[in-house]
Amino acid sequence: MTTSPAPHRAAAELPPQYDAAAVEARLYARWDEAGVFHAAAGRSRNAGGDRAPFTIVMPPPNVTAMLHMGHALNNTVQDVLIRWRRMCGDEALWVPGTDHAGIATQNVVEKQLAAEGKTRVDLGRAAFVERTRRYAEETKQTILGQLRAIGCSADWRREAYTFSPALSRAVREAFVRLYDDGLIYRGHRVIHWCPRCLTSLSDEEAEFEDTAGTLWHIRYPLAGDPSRGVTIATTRPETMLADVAIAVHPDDDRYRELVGLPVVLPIAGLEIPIIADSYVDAAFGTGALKITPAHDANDFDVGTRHHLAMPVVISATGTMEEPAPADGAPAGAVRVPPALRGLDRFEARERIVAMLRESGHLVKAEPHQHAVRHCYRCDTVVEPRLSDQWFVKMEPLARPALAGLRNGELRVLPERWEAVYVNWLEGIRDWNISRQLWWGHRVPVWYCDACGWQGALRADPDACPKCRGAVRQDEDVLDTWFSSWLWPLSTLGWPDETADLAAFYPTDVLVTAPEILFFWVARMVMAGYKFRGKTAFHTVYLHGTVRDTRHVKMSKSLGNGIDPLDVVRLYGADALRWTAIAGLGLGADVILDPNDLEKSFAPGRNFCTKLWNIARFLLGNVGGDPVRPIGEIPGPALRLSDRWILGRLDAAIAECDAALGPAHPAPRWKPDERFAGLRLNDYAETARRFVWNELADWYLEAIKTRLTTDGDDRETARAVLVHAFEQALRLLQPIIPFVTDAIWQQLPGRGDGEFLARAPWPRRPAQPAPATLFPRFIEAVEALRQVRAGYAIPPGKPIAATLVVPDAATRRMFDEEAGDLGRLARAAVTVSAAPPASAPGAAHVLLAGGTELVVQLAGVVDVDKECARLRDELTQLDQQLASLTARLANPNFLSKAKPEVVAAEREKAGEWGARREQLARKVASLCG
RNA sequence: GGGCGAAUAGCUCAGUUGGUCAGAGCGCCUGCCUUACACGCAGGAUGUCGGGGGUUCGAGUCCCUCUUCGCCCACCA
Repeated sequence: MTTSPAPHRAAAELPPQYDAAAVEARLYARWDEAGVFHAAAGRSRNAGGDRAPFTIVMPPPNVTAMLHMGHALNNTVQDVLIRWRRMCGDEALWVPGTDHAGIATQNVVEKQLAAEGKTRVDLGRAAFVERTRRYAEETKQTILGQLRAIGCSADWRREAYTFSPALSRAVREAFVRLYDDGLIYRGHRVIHWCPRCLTSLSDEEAEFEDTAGTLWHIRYPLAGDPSRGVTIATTRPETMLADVAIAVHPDDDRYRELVGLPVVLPIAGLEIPIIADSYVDAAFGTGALKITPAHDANDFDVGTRHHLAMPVVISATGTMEEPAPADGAPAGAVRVPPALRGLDRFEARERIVAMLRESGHLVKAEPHQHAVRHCYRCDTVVEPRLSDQWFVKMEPLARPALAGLRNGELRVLPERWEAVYVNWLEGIRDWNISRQLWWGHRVPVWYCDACGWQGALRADPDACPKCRGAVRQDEDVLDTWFSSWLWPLSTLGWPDETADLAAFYPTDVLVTAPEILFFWVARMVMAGYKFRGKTAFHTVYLHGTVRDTRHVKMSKSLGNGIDPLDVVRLYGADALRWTAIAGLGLGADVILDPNDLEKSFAPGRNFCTKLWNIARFLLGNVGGDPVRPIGEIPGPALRLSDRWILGRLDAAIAECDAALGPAHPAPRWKPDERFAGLRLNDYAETARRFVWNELADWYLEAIKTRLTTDGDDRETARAVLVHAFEQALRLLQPIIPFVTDAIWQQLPGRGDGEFLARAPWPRRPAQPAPATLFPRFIEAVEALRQVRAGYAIPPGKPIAATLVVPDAATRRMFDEEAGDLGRLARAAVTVSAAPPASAPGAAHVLLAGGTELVVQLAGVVDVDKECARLRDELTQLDQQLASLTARLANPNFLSKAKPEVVAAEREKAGEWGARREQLARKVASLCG
């Protein structure tokens, strides 16, 4: 037997600190080259293979956007899930891609042009689109590079783009089918118009913003009797020039007699009627409402009901204009005085208010809080405006999407969002899908001016299918979400019956932020049912938003953002990922401090370093020789700590599995599984606790001696250590893939070309590990350390202790482990069945099961103080025991509490009672 | 106007069905460069679980109410 360490094969030299920068990019390239991220349709069970498919389609970042923390969070979550399922043996496919982001991208390019003193019109449509295409191509590459930098294990061979030829085909197919089904129609109605972007917006794209405005009360005198009149209230007086009526509630007695009479529209001098409509809320303002059908969606409905004219007085660019005469004004009548024409709407508002004040029509102006819609891309106040747009009829599409949620084909986590989803779908309104932009999928509708033919076509026609005359295509493009909503289908090859579509659709989990639940998530579900008859995914996982310490959403424009690449550079991608996952309660926001990256990201970096150092220890002490597989170690060879750590590993695997939860519904979510799983923070914390607080803090310390002494016992310790650490690396790989794989490849027995990224996920042993007495060992060590710290014994000074253990089995354990116990506690420990002779200068600590620790500290421990401490402890115990006894005497508790709770409390009472007796005896004997 | 969420140690947050749930990380205090790790080790302090009321034998955990923040939805001009 030798006593020196025996590294039979030289272990690799590793620096004391993990250098993420030196590892990550190279390792990523090796994964990529080895095809680790690639999924094969043929291996999917749906296509003749033997693996369950697991598919995630990446929410495509906009090509305008550099990666921010929100993307980092979103993609890390997806990557964790994909890597987890890949290890679990699923054919895991993560489809990456980008979104052409119609309006957002066009805005950016227009800004670039503006800086050059040009507009898109100067370039012309074709040149503008080409320029935008080039811009998108560049930024796309940047974004994809950033995703790689944070370790995303997406299948790059399947990279998709919403504006690619393939996906454009899907867009056109979807449009034509809906059109042919009568679900797409051309509507003449009031829509949200952005006067800056010069396009219409969907309801979802016109965001409310609470604004402090003014409510102007304006009196419209009766025609023929200026002494009488009706006063209305409005927040947008500039629209009054397009008024065609005053409406009052039919039951409003104040105005009953006036209904049908004409009033004079101030400034314009036109006569308009007073009408009755139950839409009017008699309680608001004056109870009289001006009706402006062309500039207010509700007024439009009123106008339609009453067959009123609908003059438009605000132009596309937001300036005042005289409506076309055909819009219903009497011949010669003028709505917009020449002085106001061409004025910006807000300037016109001030001017009109001044005019009204001067002419005495302004009754009063009061401050008014109201919600004003703004363009979600440029924040300009949206102008409701009458125009012709394409709409999708949504109600028929919403029905199956609602049913799917209700019958468990689809679930939304966190649970509370399901109600939001349902609520929106139940009240769904038609979707305006046309945009007056140039960057996007052009509406595939053609018109023949010769014969009046109109139709939606899959392929561009040469001529009118009816009369062979010339055709022209609709000028509008489609809402960018019209391509996004097909994403789970189109990225897999739809409308073609591709192998991918068969193998990987429906997809599994959709990971995104709640902000786009309506924009995107619900619409994908609808498209899935409509075009494929199946939900697009079975699980929607909604994570929170990244905010700063004041809970303000991080954004580049606010300057409170964190660049993920800065974090990768300073702390490593693993540290970034660790913070994103470990700090993420289900659905909770992630709060980070942009001014203190250290606080946010050091924990992950430190953890990586910890793993790194465990590996250094392991390689230095275990050596590079192959170790025995854990299954070949005979049971009796396992020492106490071996059995303990294997049990803890078993528990950790079980906890991680439970936290991650069921991955596949079968085939619908059962009630008890529906909201289970995807607790990524629980999973991360469990794995961290195992590797740091159990493996490193205890097991690794416990076996140090064994590793330096050649023989069977060393082999056992080597095998168990390598096994436990290797399994821990597997548990952690999905979260921190770089450091774990880098270490894993150094472990004994690894061959070239092996990757942790495709190692199998840990499985619990068939036989659960039996409980061990190791916790008692830990307790004793901690008690000794506490005595040392409590009496301020210098670390170098030896202390002696006697462990009094009445229980024979426990005593045998301590006898066997006495050496390690003394080493870890830095004390000379004697194990004995009976208490030592009275020791006046000793510290006494009572441990579980009647075990007592007596530490000889003559000259250090004052008997009076020690007695006082013991008496305090006794008093405290008495109090606790009293309340416990009272509870156990309470008939209500005994009859109502669950039996197992009662049993546990009884057991506890027994333990405490015994302990109390022991403590009392100790006080009596020691303190007299 | 309606709905939802949050309020737990100085900071960021865990706490699933009410009964070892008062916790983690960071920070702080004390002592340590103990031959894997000072990005570390050992020990320690800190909370009337936002206020008030209620249900219960028993409540961060359920109900009501108030306060403060945040989010979503909405056709009250």
